[in-house]
Formats: sequence, C-alpha cells, structure tokens
Amino acid sequence: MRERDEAGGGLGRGLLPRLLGYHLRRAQVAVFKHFAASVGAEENITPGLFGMLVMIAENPGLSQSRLAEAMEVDRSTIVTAIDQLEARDLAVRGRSPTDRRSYCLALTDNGRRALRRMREAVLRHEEEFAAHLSPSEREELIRLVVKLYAGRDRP
Amino acid sequence: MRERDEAGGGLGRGLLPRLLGYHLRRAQVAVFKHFAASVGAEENITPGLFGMLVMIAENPGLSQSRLAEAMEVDRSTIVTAIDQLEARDLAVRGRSPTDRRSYCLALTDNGRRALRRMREAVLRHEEEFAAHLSPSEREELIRLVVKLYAGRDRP
DNA sequence: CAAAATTGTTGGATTATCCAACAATGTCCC
DNA sequence: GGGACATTGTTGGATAATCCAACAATTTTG
Repeated sequence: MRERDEAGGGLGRGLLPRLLGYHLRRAQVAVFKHFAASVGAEENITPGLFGMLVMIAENPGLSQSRLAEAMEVDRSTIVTAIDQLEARDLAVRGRSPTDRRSYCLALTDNGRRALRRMREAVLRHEEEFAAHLSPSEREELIRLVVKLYAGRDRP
Repeated sequence: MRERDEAGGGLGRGLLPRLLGYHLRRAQVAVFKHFAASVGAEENITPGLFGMLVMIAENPGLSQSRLAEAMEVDRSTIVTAIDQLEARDLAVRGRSPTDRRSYCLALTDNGRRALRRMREAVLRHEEEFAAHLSPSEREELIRLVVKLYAGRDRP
C-alpha cells in the first residue's frame, strides 16, 4: 500500500509524493493533455482561450485590463490572445462609449455559437477526465484546491 | 453561498469554477509562485530542477532517458536541465561501465549538501503554503489529485 | 490646469516545451 | 558473425506562453 506510490516506472521519488506542487503539476499537465486531445481536437481551442471566451461572454463590456486581472496575467499577454480571437472571428474589440482608451470586449455571433459548442465539448471532457472520481469526490477535490489557493493572490 | 464563488474581482465566471482544470491551473501557478519566492529566492532553484535532483539522489546511476520518462518530458529537455545542474556543480554525468551510450547521473558532494538545504526549504514552503489545510485535508487532497491523474499516462 | 494614473500596444527577453535528424553504440535474429 | 533494428544523448530549429519596460493616448485627481 506504499510500494505502489512509485507509479511511473518503479523509481524512487523521495519526498516528491508528499509535495502538493508535485501532484498539482502532474494533474494539470494531464488535464491539459486531455483537453487538447478532446476539446482542442474538435474545436481548435486551448484552455486559456476558452477561459477568455467564457469571461467575455459572462461579463459584457469587459476591458482588456480587467480581463488581465481576472486571468492573473500581464496586460500584454491579453493583447495577443485577443488578436487571435479576433482573427478567428470569435470576439471583437468594441470601442467604449465612455473611455476612449479602453475596449469593450464582446463575442461575435460566430463566437457565441462556437462557445456553445465548446461548452458541451468541455463538459464531456470534464466528465471523461474525472470519471474515476465520484460526484462527491469531485466536489471535495475542488473545495480543497480552492481552499488551498484562495486568498494567496492578494495577501 | 454561491455569489461569493466570484472570487478575484466580482466578475462572473460562468462554468469555469466547475472545471477541475481551471482550479488545478490556478493552484499550480500559486504554488510555483510561492516556491519561487521562498525556496527559489534562498537556493536559486526551480520546482523542475529540484525534482530532478531528488530523482537523481534517490536512483543512483539513473540515465537521462529514464529520468526523462520519470519526469514525462522529452529526452532533449533533460539535456539542457542536466547541463545546468552540471554547470552549477550539483550533478555530474558519470560514464556507465556497461553501456557507453548512456550516462550514470549522480550528485556531486556539493549537490548533496545543496539538496539537504533545499529539502528543508521545500518543506518549509510546503508547510507555509498549505497552512490553510489541516493535515487530514492535505492527505485527502493528495489522495484525490493522485486518483484523478493516476493511470492517465499509460492507458 | 498640471501631475499622476490607466489603457492598450510594441519590442525584446526568457523559459519551457516539443519534434526531427544524427552519430555512436548496443541488441536481436538468422 | 553480421546486418537490421533499437536506444542514447545531442543538436538545431520551432512554438508557445509568459514577463518586463517603455510609449502615446487618454482619463482622473488634486
């Protein structure tokens, strides 16, 4: 019951299996791979871009700066992301009526349709990926992960 | 009890909070940041390089290819990592007595000393980062994360 | 109104990853 | 034994994804 912690080739791993970061990293790589193979293959989208589409859809008139804050990335990172979404006719930079510096991001009609399809693909992906966990285990996992990182960003 | 899922700026997040990948990503970014600010600042090391040092210490005579398998990265990725460890006098590429193609990786004396210090810094980092979770919650979190990704790599 | 802050953008740098090709070496099979 | 095949480490790109610093346009503040 402890020899088989050595998953992945029978090699010793020392204190690594006691570290949350170690497991979170492996889990995250696995989720992204699964996402790429399922959702990504169907809809040609990455987790990051999908997240931005959702945030834009949920928050009409969002500016790039506030999107950057919400995604916890640099403003300049958002620029290239929106460039991609715009090039693919999924989102547009609408001008703000009140502030000529900022944009009001919005989905295009095409973007709304695509997002509906993506949502379904993402939920299928989630269902498939978490198949090993019962619904209560999934809830508990999310609860613990959130408790772990919540409040870290703004100390 | 559901309005305050909107952590991080009062913005709507749609289905994102129901997705494991979303939370795992955020948690992993937070852990890495904390690692960089604590362990990284003291010992100038990244989670990846630390993991390699542990693996080399735990598995005497390990070859680069098997290290690559264990870390689930390409062989070529290992090359530059070992280059760094060697340049910093933490590890060496010893020649194998039986196979002239492969190396037997090993820590230097300096590497062993450094790893001892790093282990302590890493454990302090872990303790600090997971301070919000009780010991049983940490165990449960690791158990669930492992259950989530285990067996994904080799289907 | 002048000073300071914000917004989006560019340019440059870094980091981490992958893949394909290669020479050297080892293994297998007839 | 010897040729076909596999493995090992390496190089040389290629690709993302990120960051930071500086900038002009614009808004806010004092």
